[in-house]
Amino acid sequence: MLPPKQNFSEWFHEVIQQAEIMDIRYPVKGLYVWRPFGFKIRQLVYSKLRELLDRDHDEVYFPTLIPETELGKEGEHIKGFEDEVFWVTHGGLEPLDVKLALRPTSETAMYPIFKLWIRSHADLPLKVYQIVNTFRYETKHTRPLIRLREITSFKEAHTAHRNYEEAEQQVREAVKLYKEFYDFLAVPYLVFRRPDWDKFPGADYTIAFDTIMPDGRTLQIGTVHHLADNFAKTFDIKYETPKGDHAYVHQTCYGISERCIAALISIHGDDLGLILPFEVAPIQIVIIPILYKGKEEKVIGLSKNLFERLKGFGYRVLLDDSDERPGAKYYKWELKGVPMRFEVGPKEAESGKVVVSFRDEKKKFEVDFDEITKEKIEEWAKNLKERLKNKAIESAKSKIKFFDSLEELADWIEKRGVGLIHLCNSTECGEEVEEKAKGSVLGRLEEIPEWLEEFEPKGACIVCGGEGYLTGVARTY
RNA sequence: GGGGCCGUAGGGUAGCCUGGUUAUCCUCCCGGCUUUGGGAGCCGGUGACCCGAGUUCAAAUCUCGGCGGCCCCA
Repeated sequence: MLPPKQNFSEWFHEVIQQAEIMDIRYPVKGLYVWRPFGFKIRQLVYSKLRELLDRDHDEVYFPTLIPETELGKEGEHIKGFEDEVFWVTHGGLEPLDVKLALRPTSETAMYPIFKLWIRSHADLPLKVYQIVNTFRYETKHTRPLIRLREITSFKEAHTAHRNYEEAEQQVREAVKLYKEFYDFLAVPYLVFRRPDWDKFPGADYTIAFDTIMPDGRTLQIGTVHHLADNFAKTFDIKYETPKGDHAYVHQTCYGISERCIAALISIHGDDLGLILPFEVAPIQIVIIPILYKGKEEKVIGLSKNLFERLKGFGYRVLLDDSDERPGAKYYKWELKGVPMRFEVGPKEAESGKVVVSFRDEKKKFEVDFDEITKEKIEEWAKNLKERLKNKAIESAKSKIKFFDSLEELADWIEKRGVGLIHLCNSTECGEEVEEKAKGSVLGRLEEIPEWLEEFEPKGACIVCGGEGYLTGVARTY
């Protein structure tokens, strides 16, 4: 039994363990173990991410350890990370001359090598990505998949371009890519331009994807940074132009971590456990035979036929002929989010029908064995995802509201979710909002999603009355 | 950054204050019987005092340190 999803924090903590996604008992704070079932979800989700990036990026691998001398080169960058870097200080018993950092992110590992790779304009654009672990010495409350000391699944892409505009074009491409990814997972998001005080250390600006968790707090599930030529100047990454002179490259980087899986679980799950979209479910279909004494043979026979048929279509299917009673099996596979369940009992064995049930709906219905075709299943899977998407959007909508009073805003973000306000660009006004509303300024809303009602993109700043832009405020993870 | 609480089988717990028998109960797990259309029942079984030091005739229990976890405030 899970706690109700209304107690979201408890629910999340329990569902991750009971659905066998992670083992949280590893004896180091902020590090957790991926269990086989959870790791399969991870593989399926990340193979989609790979598929999207492989369209025009190359996958690479850079080392985990970064010398202190490189990590410290970019002033803003190191200031942003220095209090949360893990250091390797010894080789065996010998202290190292130059300490080695466990990468908190890989800019300073990659860019000295980019300098060697990039010689001419013909080498540009350079677009690479890697999926690696990164380390941050988090001092706040750690949480599986959400706040980690070892991020195990950081997909980071890094690109280099000829000028600011071409890099900016890449930022737009990356945003498009991430939209496609989260649409695939049926996870709704808002896209913000982070305020200057909250951008990536060393970036020109940062675009971030936030989703709204069931308790109303937002979770940052993706970021896209325009680095301009800041790092290029630090690491001396120049190229020869067609005219023969030399210019610094302009760069971008963008990342997604296993927080995407935290979002997937949290947005779709219910009181009974996970609900997974068909494409990323480790088990897509479970067959439950209902065995009565003396009638087992026919039931097992039909179940096996069905199993082979579905296997033949290429699906991940499980025939659960274990010794438990049917009810116990229903609960077990519902907990694990299996999107489709087929039941075969003595009645079906006689009639040649199969009972079908979808994870997100309570009802059951019968279909003829012969009606279960690949096309039918694809259609069911598509409809299931559509329902998940609509439900998630309805929930997101109910958690977003516009305010022109700071008191009402504070009340809303404490109890419900994201408040939208008009806010100017000044740091003072932003700080006042954060203090009075007891939340974080997420930044200017880049665009209003098509599922959300229209809001005025511009208006008087809620604090100073100056020119303000539509801005999100929320409590964050 | 400041403060508080906690650590007993795989999970959840009683016992600790007031040191002393074979460490309680539920669940999970294993074996058997029986049962199977929404978490069945009966019988039997395996499995634990976080680590280290100290006090003591004797430590799950008291003291100190370490490691780990939870909560509140900034």
